[in-house]
Amino acid sequence: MGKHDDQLAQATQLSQMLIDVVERAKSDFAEIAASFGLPVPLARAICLLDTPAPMRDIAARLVCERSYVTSLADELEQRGLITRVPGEDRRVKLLTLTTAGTELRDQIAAAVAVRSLVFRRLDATQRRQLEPLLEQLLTD
Amino acid sequence: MGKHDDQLAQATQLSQMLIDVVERAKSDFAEIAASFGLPVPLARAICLLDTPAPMRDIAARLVCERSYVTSLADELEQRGLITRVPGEDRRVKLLTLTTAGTELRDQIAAAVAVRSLVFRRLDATQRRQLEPLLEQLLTD
DNA sequence: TATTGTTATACTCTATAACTATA
DNA sequence: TATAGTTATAGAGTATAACAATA
Repeated sequence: MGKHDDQLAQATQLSQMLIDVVERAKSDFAEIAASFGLPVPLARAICLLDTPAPMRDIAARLVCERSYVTSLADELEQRGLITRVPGEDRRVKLLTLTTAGTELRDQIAAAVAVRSLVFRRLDATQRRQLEPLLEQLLTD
Repeated sequence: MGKHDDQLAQATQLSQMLIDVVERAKSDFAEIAASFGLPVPLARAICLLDTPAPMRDIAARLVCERSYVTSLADELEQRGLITRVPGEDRRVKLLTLTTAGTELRDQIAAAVAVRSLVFRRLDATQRRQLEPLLEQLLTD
């Protein structure tokens, strides 16, 4: 096996490790969401609503269709976690956290941060090493 | 904001970057699978079949139920990519790639490796830096 | 005419539970 | 009795297409 193939094999192994890390993170997130009585998609949505946002923007950030955001918003509204606030452009509706929603979102965000692998398994030095590598991986 | 909160915020940001990298990788994999006419779950399964394996083992490696492996195997068999070979223990069936299946798997694996972000965006030095960090994140 | 959100519908992925055939 | 695979069914998550209101 040549040098090129070695590097390919190493890259493949590292990619798999990256996937494993994120799978673990997602499973942690699912546990946290469940502990607050939320399906994962609702928990994901609520985490984006730090500030009120048009449904179209939520769709962009969740990388999903507008129609799906409608159904998420319906569920969140039924649970009393958000309200639909009309925008200045009257086609637009701003999803806005209620008091209960804000409280829940803060609790979820705090739990996610504290339990994150990056926080628990890496020290400050290691996190500083990781950052530029991830930036490199994400450059377009 | 205290030092602890800074570190929490930094960890959260790094976690998000990790997720973004993997989302990108998954989207690349989906594109590759589609270019070979395969739904993602079938492509994932075929990638595990380097060597014939009992369906139970495939379920373990895909982290799914045995019944789902049955349906994946049905699809792969219909497409002529695998056959079910009886094991010595006659309850067991070994999923075994056909010639066409082997060829397809090799092409997919090669495409995934070459297009991986880790391979394309990081040099050998950076990959050596990344590895121990990922190991640290994955230690139990 | 283009865009926002909604509705109705349908699809993909995956699990659960009951079953069979071996062991 | 326990295990491997199968069958039938159901659920979660998400998309597509046609539509109403507004720009």
